[in-house]
Amino acid sequence: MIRLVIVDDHPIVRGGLRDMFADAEDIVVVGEAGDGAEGVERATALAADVVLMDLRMPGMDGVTATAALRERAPGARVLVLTTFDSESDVLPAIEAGAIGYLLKDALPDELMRAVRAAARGEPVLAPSVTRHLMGQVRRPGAGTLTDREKQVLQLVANGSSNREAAAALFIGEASIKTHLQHIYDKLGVRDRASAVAEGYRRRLLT
Amino acid sequence: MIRLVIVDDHPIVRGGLRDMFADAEDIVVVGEAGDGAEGVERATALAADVVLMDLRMPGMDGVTATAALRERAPGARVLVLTTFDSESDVLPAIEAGAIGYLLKDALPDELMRAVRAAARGEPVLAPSVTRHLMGQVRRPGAGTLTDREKQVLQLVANGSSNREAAAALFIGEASIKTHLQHIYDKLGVRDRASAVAEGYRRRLLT
DNA sequence: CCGCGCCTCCACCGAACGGTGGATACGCGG
DNA sequence: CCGCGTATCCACCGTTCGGTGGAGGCGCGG
Repeated sequence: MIRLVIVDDHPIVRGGLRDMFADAEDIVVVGEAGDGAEGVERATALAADVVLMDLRMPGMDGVTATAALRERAPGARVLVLTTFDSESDVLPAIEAGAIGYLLKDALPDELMRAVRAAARGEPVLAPSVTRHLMGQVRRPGAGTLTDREKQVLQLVANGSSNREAAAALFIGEASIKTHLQHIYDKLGVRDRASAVAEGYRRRLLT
Repeated sequence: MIRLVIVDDHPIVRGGLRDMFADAEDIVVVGEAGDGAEGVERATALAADVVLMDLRMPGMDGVTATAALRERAPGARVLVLTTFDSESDVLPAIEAGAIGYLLKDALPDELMRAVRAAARGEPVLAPSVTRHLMGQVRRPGAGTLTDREKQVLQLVANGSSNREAAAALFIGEASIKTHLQHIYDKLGVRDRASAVAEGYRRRLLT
């Protein structure tokens, strides 16, 4: 019997998942949680075999919770189930130790098979996620901005000139320009406007 | 008895909603659909009182479906239930004739009361949606880019300089600059980078 | 019919940006 | 220990951008 814990901030989604697994003979939903911290507690206390984890949640997010679970309950397999499949969601989740990554438009049947596979320790990826991963190995290092670079890009997106961004970060204007040059290189663009666009497409900006 | 039709492309969400309304004495889920076109058919054929409508769906989207339903089945009240509350989602939905707009993190109890209110013909809005509406009346006309302006903004987001954008649209560089000035005015920004950022936040860009 | 919104175009100017080629300093890991 | 990545800073230069104040044409609706 596979002991499953559901972590998602939407009551509707939790209900739908619970309902779905009610029919399964070999799976029992032993707990639910509405945010990451609660999810880590429940999954640990209830000795979960598989944890269905949403990524975007208030409080502790799914990636942080996944990493925490790898520490606290190494036996629990984390299966990410979320709406988005952008690189900036997929890569951190896998780095954090998720054994699988599915999208919420998955069919009930697929989801069921994925949970069983995860329980056996087999990795499960949605096709589009696989594509993202392949794209990643082709361009190693690219697409990952440093924290500082993300700060600069966010300021630029919010309308700061180089001088204003420099003032905001207590550094020189020249440093802002250098950071921007690195950002352009990594994102494959030539100006701040399309850097901001790429930032949104890769979900680096809010 | 309120006859309810659920339109959402995610099987999981449909299941959760169906499950939720199973307990209600005065509400019966008479049908479901996975996209807008199917939703219009079902709601019309089944004489729905209330239609729970997602906005982002493959094929016909929720806004189009809502407008179609106002034509085909004026008796059916459309209650939008979606994840996003940005102006660019809210305003078209209400213009199209939705009687309510709720977010998917609504509690089951709220959702239940909203369906009953919608059935009575009372409008129902999530609080954050109300805020968007108020912000709209304060700045009438603002926030709506013309088609041409959206084209220009998209080109800028894709890395075009003014000259390149002009070439792409077969107009003069001066016209691009004029369009951009209008865009800055409407979006309340001062440069192309933050115009692109605003474009993504308001979901004008892809 | 006349206004209004939209699209197009023009000139001028200062400020900001992008490109290049450096430099120093720090910490981490092979 | 020394390389590598990160973060900081500098100078120079040409190009682009943003701001301002125009102008004309076109279509739609009051």
